Amino acid sequence: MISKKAKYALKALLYLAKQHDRGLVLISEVAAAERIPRKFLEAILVDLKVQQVVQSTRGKNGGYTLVKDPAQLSVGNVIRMVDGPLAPVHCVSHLYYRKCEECVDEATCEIRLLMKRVRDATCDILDTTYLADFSKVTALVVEEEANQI
Amino acid sequence: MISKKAKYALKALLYLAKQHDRGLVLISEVAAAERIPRKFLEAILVDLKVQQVVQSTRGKNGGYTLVKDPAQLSVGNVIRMVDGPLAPVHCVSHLYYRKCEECVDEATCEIRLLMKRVRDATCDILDTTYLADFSKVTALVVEEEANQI
DNA sequence: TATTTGTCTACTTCTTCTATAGGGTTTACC
DNA sequence: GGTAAACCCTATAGAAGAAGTAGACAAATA
Repeated sequence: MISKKAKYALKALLYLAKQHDRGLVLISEVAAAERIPRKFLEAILVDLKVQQVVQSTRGKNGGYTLVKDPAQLSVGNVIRMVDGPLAPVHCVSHLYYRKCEECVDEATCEIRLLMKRVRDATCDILDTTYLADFSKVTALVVEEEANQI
Repeated sequence: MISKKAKYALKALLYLAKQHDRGLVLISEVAAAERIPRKFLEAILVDLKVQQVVQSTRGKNGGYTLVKDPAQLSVGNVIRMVDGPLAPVHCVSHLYYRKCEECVDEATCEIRLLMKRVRDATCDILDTTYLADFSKVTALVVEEEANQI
């Protein structure tokens, strides 16, 4: 199960991606549109800012904007930023690898081999799906690129 | 991430499956062999007994034994019994379906469609892998069946 | 300078995870 | 029938994480 925080992060980023051509977007607008508790969203966006996924401007007419290219930011990475590993057990995670304390022999642990397959299947999907792959986002990004010519 | 409880349950059941021809197995033996905290394992086995996966006999020479056929008990089901849904979000779970409170329109929610793919991929693996598919277990079960002729 | 906006710190509340403690009950066997 | 070996049951507890809330602060702009 992914956390609500990760789901909120995804929804917020998708919203920002859709509105990217509009420039800065208010936290409260995102919160209202995606029905995310406002203060909670604030905290999430601060995290994403630290991860250099979004940028913000303070003061009047301030707001948030996406800085990463939606065609390069995968859902898998967003979830990892918020929740940590996608793998079902630490011992098959690439980025968050940790040995199981109770495991007698990792090399022959068949649960591990099975979980590795689950991890790979999950990552195959989430690491190859980018924000831009969501239909409305794609449309807007294409349009935006056309405008930049 | 699956919980330690689910991992312990899996390891314990696999151990019982391996020892199935030996009859009753002590909690303390399983705990020692798989390095599971003994009291914690007791609680897990009680759960699995309620789920009618294992049987127990009290008193001297008592112990636990697997009652489900290892060839019919899938890893997916074991994890569900202990942890609940395999799906990354409730709204794509079959057995534990629940609507997301904040979701504006489930039918068009693209995060949901993506998560459904993750769920399906995960279940494809875990629901088609049975305890008997783990090598040492298979060997013993085959042997046991031969003895029953 | 007033208003709008994000920033920061701290706190809360609830739940789940991961156990541990300790006595109770049942059974086999001498 | 006594005793030791097992599982059974209830309660407790510390740590961590999830999901938010409150409120003062800082910056930008009009």
